[in-house]
Amino acid sequence: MQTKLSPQYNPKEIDDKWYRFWEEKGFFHRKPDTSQKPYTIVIPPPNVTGVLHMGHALNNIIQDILIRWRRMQGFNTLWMPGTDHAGIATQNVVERELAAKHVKREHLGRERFIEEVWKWKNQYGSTIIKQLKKLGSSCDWTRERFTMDEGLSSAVKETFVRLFEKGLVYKGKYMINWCPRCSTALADDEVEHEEHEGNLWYIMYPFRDAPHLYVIVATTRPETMLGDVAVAVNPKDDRYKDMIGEVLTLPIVGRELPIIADELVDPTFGTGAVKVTPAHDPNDFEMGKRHNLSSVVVMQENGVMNENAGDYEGLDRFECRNALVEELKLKKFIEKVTAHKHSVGHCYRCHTVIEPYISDQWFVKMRPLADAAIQASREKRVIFFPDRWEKIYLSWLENVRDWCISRQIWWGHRIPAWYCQDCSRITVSHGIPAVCSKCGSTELKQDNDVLDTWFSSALWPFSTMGWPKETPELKYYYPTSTLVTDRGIIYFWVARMVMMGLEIMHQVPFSNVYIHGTILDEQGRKMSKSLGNGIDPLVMIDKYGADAVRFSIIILTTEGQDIKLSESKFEMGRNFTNKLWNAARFILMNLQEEHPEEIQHEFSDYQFEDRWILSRLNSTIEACTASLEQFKFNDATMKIYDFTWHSFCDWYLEIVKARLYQPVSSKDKKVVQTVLAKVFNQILHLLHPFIPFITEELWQNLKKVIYENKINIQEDMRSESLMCNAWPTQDKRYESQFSEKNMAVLQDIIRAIRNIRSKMNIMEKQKLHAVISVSGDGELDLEEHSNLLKRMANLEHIDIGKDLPKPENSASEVIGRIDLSGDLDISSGLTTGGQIQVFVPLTGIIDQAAEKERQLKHLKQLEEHLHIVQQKLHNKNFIARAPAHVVAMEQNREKELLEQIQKVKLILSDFG
RNA sequence: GGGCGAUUAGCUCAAUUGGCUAGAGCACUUGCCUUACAAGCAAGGGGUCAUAGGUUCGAGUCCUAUAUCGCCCACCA
Repeated sequence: MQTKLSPQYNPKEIDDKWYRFWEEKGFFHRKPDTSQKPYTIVIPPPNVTGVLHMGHALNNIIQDILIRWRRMQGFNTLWMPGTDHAGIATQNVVERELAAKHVKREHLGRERFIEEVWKWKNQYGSTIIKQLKKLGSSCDWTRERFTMDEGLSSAVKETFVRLFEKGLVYKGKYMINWCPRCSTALADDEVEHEEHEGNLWYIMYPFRDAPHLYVIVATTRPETMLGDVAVAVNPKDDRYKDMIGEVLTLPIVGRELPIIADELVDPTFGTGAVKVTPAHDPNDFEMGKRHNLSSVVVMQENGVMNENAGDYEGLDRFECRNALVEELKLKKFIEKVTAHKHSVGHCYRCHTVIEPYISDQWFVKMRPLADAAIQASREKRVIFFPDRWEKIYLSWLENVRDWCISRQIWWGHRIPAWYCQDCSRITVSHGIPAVCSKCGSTELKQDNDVLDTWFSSALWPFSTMGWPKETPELKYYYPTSTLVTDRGIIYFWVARMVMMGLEIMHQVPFSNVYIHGTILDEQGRKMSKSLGNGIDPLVMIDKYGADAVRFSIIILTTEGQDIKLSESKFEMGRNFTNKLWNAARFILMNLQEEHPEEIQHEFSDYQFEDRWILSRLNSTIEACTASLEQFKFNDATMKIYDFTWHSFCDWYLEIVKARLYQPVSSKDKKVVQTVLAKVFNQILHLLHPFIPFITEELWQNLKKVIYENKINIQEDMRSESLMCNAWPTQDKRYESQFSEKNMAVLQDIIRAIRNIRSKMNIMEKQKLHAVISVSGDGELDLEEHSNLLKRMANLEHIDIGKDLPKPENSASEVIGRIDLSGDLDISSGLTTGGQIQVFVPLTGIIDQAAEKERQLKHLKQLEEHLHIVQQKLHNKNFIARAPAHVVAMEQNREKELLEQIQKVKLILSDFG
């Protein structure tokens, strides 16, 4: 008897083979078919510059599980893959590469630089795609998209034009977040705030007409004082009330600054007087508008001080700060400096300190879009898992400000707006306009800016399906089913997709949003390049196999919680896949016959353990499916794990070995083979979404062996691949409370004997004699199971009877077999009564002291338990107010415990 | 300043929504190379569920504080 499975499980030999098979056969690809229900996921497109990290791995494992599971359930699935052009990030990468060759982007010019980026994209852009394939991701690669490809560009332009025409996109001079290094505007949420130990400088601003008197203002950014145009106080602040309208002199610069009153000023902060710099602070910008103040820009785009900074022109903003403070100190304008903790904005791409800056930018008017999204949430058209994210998402939508979408970089979707050189009218158009829409001039110049990367990402769920064209895909697969992503991009991406989906498609882009946790290192820190604490999923795949990585990650994934990961975690997955492999070897070996023949049998030919395992399988199918419905991935995984390892391998396989090795009849052997094949087949189905490679390999082997050996498991095995087969459904015929409860009793008896063996230091090999005494009115026919008991407890012979006496010199154990569930089914063969006593006569070997100790310990446990139970029962309120079944359960338990205690005491009395 | 999450065995995490003696995996102890598997088998030990109050017949689970850690948001000049 030989199987084709090698004795050692080696994922390297199977993973790539099956992935190629699936892809070549086109199993990932489906076409719209209105006779089937669609299930769609769009991938969160990783950056083209990306390299697979653990976060990607988790994200894509979850999506693959959902897609494979739904595909098996018979849905017409689409997992839409692709990558994001990641404007700033990609531009930075290519710029760095050019810098290594001493080439600057500016020297190349816009067109040639973009050519370089495309070259880079074509060369390296598929790296992460290849890595996703290594994981087993069953995306429909024939539909792979890129946010800069032609179709998506068309979607971007069309959206921009539509929003502009509706007045939802506008251009204007506002204060935005400026990254001096990237030399571009950023959206509010692209700014990362960090706590910073800074200083608060208290600077004296003298009165113009009384230079010996002054007002002190406090600032964290003294260099901006060069752009001050006023000093503001709260109108209700008694200290300053009378000074409103007076004029101060700006130290060093000499500019005259009126004292103005503004509600915004917080009298409790600093001195209660604030310098007003409309060109360099968002609050001051608003204040400037309110009070009609001019603004003085003192800095260039690159963070270097300009001509308005006087002597400081040409200095970097932070050098200027230091130098200016020195001068102020020297000239005695600094009253004091205090340490001050405050948060400072940084560019999310390059981490440079952000500068508030006034410039001409494009914005999306968010209020109407956000209101529609809020409405959709309230109507449960978008549901978050876990639901706590909905509140966070909603509060963002409620407070959202207009979205700055223009970026002063080259790599991205160029804004489809043209400026007339004659009348300066803006023409916004999908195609290149021939003439100015106002004056008819042909002198048109396109806007230099590109759109925020997230603008195109926001369209992803429909742009990837062909919009603005009315494709069959769009019609069938949109809206999508589930979005799987990280909490980090709820605002960036999820919210914007909802808004754009509603605005453009008039439908939410997805009905469920599953937010998974973040992968952290062993110490609970984020994995990052700079800390060097990352675990490379590809290295882990190489070492443990993709399935082990998937299994280990997913068994740790509890709803939305972060995952502390260390390499040792992958051992669980490896051990499990290895166990599965070995179980398969055992099964396949034992299914093979030299002269296979078909033997008819019926359910009535099934033995007790066959019915038991089928019943357990049935409940596992039910529980696992239910868990997946609720996105409880670890729950589902644990259930199959426990069933496979601890029910199927530990018990069923061990029990049936006898029937395989010394068959009582060829029919019974066939029965065992059939059940083995049937259950294992279902296990492979249940496990397939989680560990696709090994299950496919084992299933292909199983299928062949089943066919060759004429085993009829009454399941459809015709598919070419396990991934195309049907997800198991429960079968009520196999549900058997009777066998599950009785098996639990048998397991207790076996464990009791094994425990005695272990405690008495008796070798496993040594066969024993056991006396099993049943008391009470139970109807469990132990005699029927004596072979099972003998085999599993390694007994020479076994005596079973009612109320048998304890043999001399025997170790014993009392086992309760009460049904505590409260909903007793008398016909199940298990009634409320009685215990089972197990005696193992050990003349000559028994260690009396050890045995006495065992009994005393057991007695103590029972008494402690009884105490807890009686405490409840002695409480009148418990009897009166707890539900009847709970009271009944406790009463049964009390009775049971009392009887057990009595039995143990009796045994103990032998020891004197 | 506001919000959210976490706190359960030595470690990493569960606990069906308030009801069996709180469960796994790893680690630990003891015995086994038993013809699928030592990446394994068998039998064990190990928990004041962060703290303090409260609600309830009953609390790991609900409420109120407190502590520690982490994350997010904010116009902290």
